[in-house]
Amino acid sequence: MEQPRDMASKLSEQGYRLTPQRLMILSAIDNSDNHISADEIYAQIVAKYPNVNISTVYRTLELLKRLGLVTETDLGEGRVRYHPAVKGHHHHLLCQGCGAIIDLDEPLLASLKNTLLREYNFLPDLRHLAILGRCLKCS
Amino acid sequence: MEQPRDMASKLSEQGYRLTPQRLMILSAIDNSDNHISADEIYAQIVAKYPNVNISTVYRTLELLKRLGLVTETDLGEGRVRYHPAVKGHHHHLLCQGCGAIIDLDEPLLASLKNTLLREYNFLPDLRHLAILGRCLKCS
DNA sequence: CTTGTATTTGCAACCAGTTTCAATAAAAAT
DNA sequence: ATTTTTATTGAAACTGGTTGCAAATACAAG
Repeated sequence: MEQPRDMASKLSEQGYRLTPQRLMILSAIDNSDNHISADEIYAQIVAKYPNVNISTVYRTLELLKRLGLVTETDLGEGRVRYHPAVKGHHHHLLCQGCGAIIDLDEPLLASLKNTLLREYNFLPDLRHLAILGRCLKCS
Repeated sequence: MEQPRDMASKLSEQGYRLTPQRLMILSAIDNSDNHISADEIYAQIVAKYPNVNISTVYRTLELLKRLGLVTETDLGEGRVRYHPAVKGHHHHLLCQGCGAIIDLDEPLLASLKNTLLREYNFLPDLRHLAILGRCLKCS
């Protein structure tokens, strides 16, 4: 379960530099149990190294996303949250009425995925999806 | 097919005021064939009435969304586009590799919708969804 | 046709995230 | 060890969108 090293080695395998900033960002992501936001990562780092810039955090997250090392979820709170890809994929149903978040099993979307692949030659990225709508009480 | 009047009357039925700003926004949305962005609506209006403010456009779009009169799609271009709800629902597959946009049939998501309703008591809002991923060439 | 009032607007400040560009630092070449 | 190349960073400006608040106005009641 040595995630930060794992992500770090994947970065360097692909020719990206292992800068102190990147390593700090990786361990912040990995040490957070739940989903972490860019702000939270930044706040954690800036406490020790005040000259690190928020745009570096965003750029690194962008890179990690592109390499498939983290996934992103928009839970409708006006900011996006990040999660290490290796810790598993999952989905959320987000009620627009009461704000409830219902976790969703991964395989539920498998059939949609297959259909899109078969009928549209399209490989959807359904890791960590948030579907908006309304729960029974609110609809 | 008298859309703006239709949306306008729904607004006033619900007790919302029919201000000139709102009427201009409604007709801008309705006159655009394709999906229109907040900027585009604003640019159209400000050309005739320079003192109208962009935040009014955003506030009105928010309201129309809440009342289900327009739907919103994020095609990954860094801004969101709007579409009158009565003009029909449709979905897009958006390739992250080449940027291709594949239109998707409405009923395809019906089975997902039913499953979520049956197994999770959740009524998803799947009008005008954009699914990110990769087309065959790019994957 | 005025008056009262709650809704709506414009403005300015703000927020999350992105971009440009010159300065810096890691790794490669000498 | 020094230089060169190239990736990365910090700073500042910018983008799309939101929010708080005082001023304005649509509409209902008199």
